[in-house]
Amino acid sequence: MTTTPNPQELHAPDEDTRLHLREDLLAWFDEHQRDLPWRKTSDPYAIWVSEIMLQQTQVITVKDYYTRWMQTFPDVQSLASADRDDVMKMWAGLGYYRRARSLHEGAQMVVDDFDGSLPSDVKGLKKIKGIGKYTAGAISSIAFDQVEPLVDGNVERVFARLFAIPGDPKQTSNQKLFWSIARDLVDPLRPGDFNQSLMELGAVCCTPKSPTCLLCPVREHCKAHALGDTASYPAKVKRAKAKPVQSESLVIIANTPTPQVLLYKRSGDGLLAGLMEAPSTPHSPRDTRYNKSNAMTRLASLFESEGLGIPLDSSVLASAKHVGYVKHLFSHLDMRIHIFLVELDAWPDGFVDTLETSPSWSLVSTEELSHQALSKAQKKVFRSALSSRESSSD
DNA sequence: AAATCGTGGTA
DNA sequence: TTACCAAGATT
Repeated sequence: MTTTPNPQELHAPDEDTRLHLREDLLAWFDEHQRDLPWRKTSDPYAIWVSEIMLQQTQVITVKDYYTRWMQTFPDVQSLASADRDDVMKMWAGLGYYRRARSLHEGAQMVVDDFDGSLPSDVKGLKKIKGIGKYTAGAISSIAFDQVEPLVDGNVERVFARLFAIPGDPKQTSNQKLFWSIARDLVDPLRPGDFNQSLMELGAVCCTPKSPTCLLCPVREHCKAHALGDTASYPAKVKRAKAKPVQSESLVIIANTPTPQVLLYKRSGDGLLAGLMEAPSTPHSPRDTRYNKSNAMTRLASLFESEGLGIPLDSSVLASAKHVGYVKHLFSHLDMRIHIFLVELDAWPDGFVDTLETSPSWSLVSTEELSHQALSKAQKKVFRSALSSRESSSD
């Protein structure tokens, strides 16, 4: 009776290799690490904020958002007591907005249930909204010097190459393997720096395409490099194509002394929840030929009975002009947003009063539009609508 | 446990 | 233009 070799044992680096990898990676990190704002602090809250922002997002994109966030919400208390609208405003444009809602809720949990400071252990950290396995390991090791492993997309790629690990990196067996290797490898004296060195290597050297192996501090340990086949690791996995969908956005501008537009705040916890928009229809499968009269029906239903909860005279909607569309690609949706524009001389009687009773609606001047919590898609919509108005009004 | 959830850069 | 994918979590 033979025992099947445990895949974790197959790839487990021996003690000698582990020591070399640690030493080489840390020396390289000490020499070459990038100068990043969140590396100038040991404040667990600041590390937390940076880790959430960095989820599925590149360093270059995060930098400015992080700096502005820390100026606005310098500590857990200020974030916990902030209005959600202000939180979303600071996050607007970063994407994956549930991260912002979770971070806000997480800050309230820390204040209410954790005495105002983050726990240092992985088990405690994972209880906090928005902190999963990776982020718990990151905060615990980087902010609290706990000897905890971590695996992100970079680490998966680095390990897949170092140990020539075949197959889909996301499949359960490989995930177990990555975490097992990470646990074996993490440096007991400098866990946070070691973990960051793995991710840094993946970000600047062991990149997805054309890695710079000549500059790699651990290439002598790398099986993929020895095989001359870094391109085969990690295995490429096809992802689903974004579905072609369409929706309509209604931009209503009233030329009250200063031009104002009508904004709606999206509710729920789905796509773009908590962000502002020009009132828009839910997305639907994209028509091969765009049917404007169906679109008008969908737009009209936004303002009916339970709809969005404000009255809008049907003659107002009837004056809407279709001024084109914008394209916007989400992870899973290939969206085409048709833009309808209504220009009014003034808001209808009683309209402003009605809006003030509803937290979902607001009027803002076209100049204030840029500091609203708008998604990139909606910024395109407004820019397009406003430009089509300016070019046709003189 | 597969689907959902944004955006920007690169080839 | 299209395809890929980056410091993932949640349900």
